[in-house]
Amino acid sequence: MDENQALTAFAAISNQTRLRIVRMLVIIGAGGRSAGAIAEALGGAPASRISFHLNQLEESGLVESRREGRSIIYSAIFPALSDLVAFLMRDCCEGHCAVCDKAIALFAKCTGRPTDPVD
Amino acid sequence: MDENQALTAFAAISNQTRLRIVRMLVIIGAGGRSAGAIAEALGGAPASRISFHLNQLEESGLVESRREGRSIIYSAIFPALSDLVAFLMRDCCEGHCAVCDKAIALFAKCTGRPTDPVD
DNA sequence: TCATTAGTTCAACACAATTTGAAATATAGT
DNA sequence: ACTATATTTCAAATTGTGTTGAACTAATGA
Repeated sequence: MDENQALTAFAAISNQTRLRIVRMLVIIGAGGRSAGAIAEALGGAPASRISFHLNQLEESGLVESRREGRSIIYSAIFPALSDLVAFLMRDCCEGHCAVCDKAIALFAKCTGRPTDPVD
Repeated sequence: MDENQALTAFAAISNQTRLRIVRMLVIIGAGGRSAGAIAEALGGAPASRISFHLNQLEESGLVESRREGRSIIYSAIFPALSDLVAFLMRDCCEGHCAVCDKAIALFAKCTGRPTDPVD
């Protein structure tokens, strides 16, 4: 992931509606969710508004879509999110592993595998 | 870190100038760097422009400043960056550890301690 | 105190992002 | 072919962000 991709991705998730969509899609997983269901889950926002944000997310490379009958199903692109986390950790790891400590603790908790504390 | 803090932080690093400043300050470490030195490192941008971006970063909670003689020294707030990485990893870890794989691999490489692959 | 250096603040402008509702498109069922 | 459903596209209005240079404030040293 280069600087421009990271900038676009950060811009994508710096909007409340879009951040909520991404988090929703990550939790839902590969199956994804239709534009309409996303709009409903977001409190019944106008369709055109959700469509606008879904398009932004798709252009940012964090989300993808497929048509399924009348619906268009959106889902998170996990490798892209993974790259974004890695981008955020990269610099810090070139000298300051302390930036990663909470992330690593979280990972250890999630996998059940203990991880040594950071120096 | 709550949603609003995350949104503000992502907005802060979704601008090229600000992202470069943050990365610079992370690499430099606790000692920090003066506003003027930052402006120079960024190719001699106008002081008022850099001041604007430094102020945005400070308001976002990612950076702090202290006066030292005539200079004002800016430095990264490492716990804030750590929280931001953790925020990005939180959802994914509630179900989809695959999002964290690259980050973990990077961490293993940086610390020299191998980490088991993600399920 | 005066001049110099280091940064910030301000107002004005330009440009980009967001929201809305109405109109258009695509698919499915009758 | 017709109707209903699902979603996108468009234009217009609004709001937010970033840039600039000039004026301002703070600290240092002669």
